[in-house]
Amino acid sequence: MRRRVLDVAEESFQARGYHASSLGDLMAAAGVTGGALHHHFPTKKALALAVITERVADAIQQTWIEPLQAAPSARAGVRAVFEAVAVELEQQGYVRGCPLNNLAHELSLAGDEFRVALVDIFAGWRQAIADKVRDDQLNGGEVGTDPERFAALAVATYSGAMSMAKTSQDAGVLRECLNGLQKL
Amino acid sequence: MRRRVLDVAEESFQARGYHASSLGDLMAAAGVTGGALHHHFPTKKALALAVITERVADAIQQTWIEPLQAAPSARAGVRAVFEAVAVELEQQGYVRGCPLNNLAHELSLAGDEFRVALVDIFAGWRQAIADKVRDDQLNGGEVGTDPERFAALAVATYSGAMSMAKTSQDAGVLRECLNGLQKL
DNA sequence: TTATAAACAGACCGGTTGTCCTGTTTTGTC
DNA sequence: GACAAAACAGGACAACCGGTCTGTTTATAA
Repeated sequence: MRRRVLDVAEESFQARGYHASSLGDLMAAAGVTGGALHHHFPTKKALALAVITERVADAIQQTWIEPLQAAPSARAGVRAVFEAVAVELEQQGYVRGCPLNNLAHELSLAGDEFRVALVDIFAGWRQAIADKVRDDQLNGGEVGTDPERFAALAVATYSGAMSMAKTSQDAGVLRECLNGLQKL
Repeated sequence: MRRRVLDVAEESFQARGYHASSLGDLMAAAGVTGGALHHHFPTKKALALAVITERVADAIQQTWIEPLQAAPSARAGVRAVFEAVAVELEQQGYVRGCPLNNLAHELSLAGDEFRVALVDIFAGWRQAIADKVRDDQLNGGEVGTDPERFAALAVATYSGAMSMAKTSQDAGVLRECLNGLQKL
């Protein structure tokens, strides 16, 4: 039951945003009564916080961090993620954007609890990339690359490219940015 | 009167977002009655569309396109804008994000009229950068640089960096990304 | 079985939202 | 000065929002 609510909320926040998603819509979509929803999530804010810490963080983990760690190098991992996302977006035919960025824009200034939860995910994301660069350096690669700087640039480029892809409803800009990034 | 409403709406959309800004708040802040607002902007959507086409487009023009065109080169222009924005954010002590990206995230999927208006601004932005690169190439510089690719990368990096800066309320990531970008 | 709490149902409420409507005032034009 | 159009005032309204409340059912453990 709690999982059903979280599923629907994650989907709706992604597609419509937090403020545009009413609890009534979520209840109807999840087939849940008001009492049940209120029992698990006393307020709408609590629900959003749960979506962020339980679902958005997991989405970054699965689409970015795990593929990156499994890649032969940081650079190859970044390329693989960009391409995998681009392929996925092209297959489904529409672009809803990065879950983290969507909520970050809407909720970063809507309460410090939101902001802290979001900034933690960004920090973990960047650290995973930086750690991978350091791994490469231990193996003799990536000399002269600042791990933190590379991580920040990769995350920023991905986030910005997803923004444009969402607005233009075209994943092509992801590939364009990836090609520019790989020239570093 | 119309200008007052637009001023307040631009400010509120930037600080709180579209859905979180009620017309009642805007009316109170602008000192405007419901009738006057309805006369100039029949619906809230019309108001947002006016903010996008009249104010957000102008903000990009003034903070990005004009400084870029006045710069000695595309690369120098991009650096100048990043640094100017970073300095401005540090002086004011808080980060509200890029006006275009804020509205793009919230409204890209909320109607094609919004999306088209936003994508036009992105396109003009990228074209101005690409044109500047082509200028450099006519002067013998930037050999081997794809103008469109460089423009997409610059916009994506800026947008993503501003997202992170907004979430962390720290403009430092802007400088970090700029340094990475300039190594290209 | 029984006691105890968690999980869920469903109606209810005050407040707010965006929009609309009927007048009144101002502005521009001949 | 007459008149039409635009600009503005301000109330009214129906729909909806998030949150609360009181019961009922289900699980857990002694």
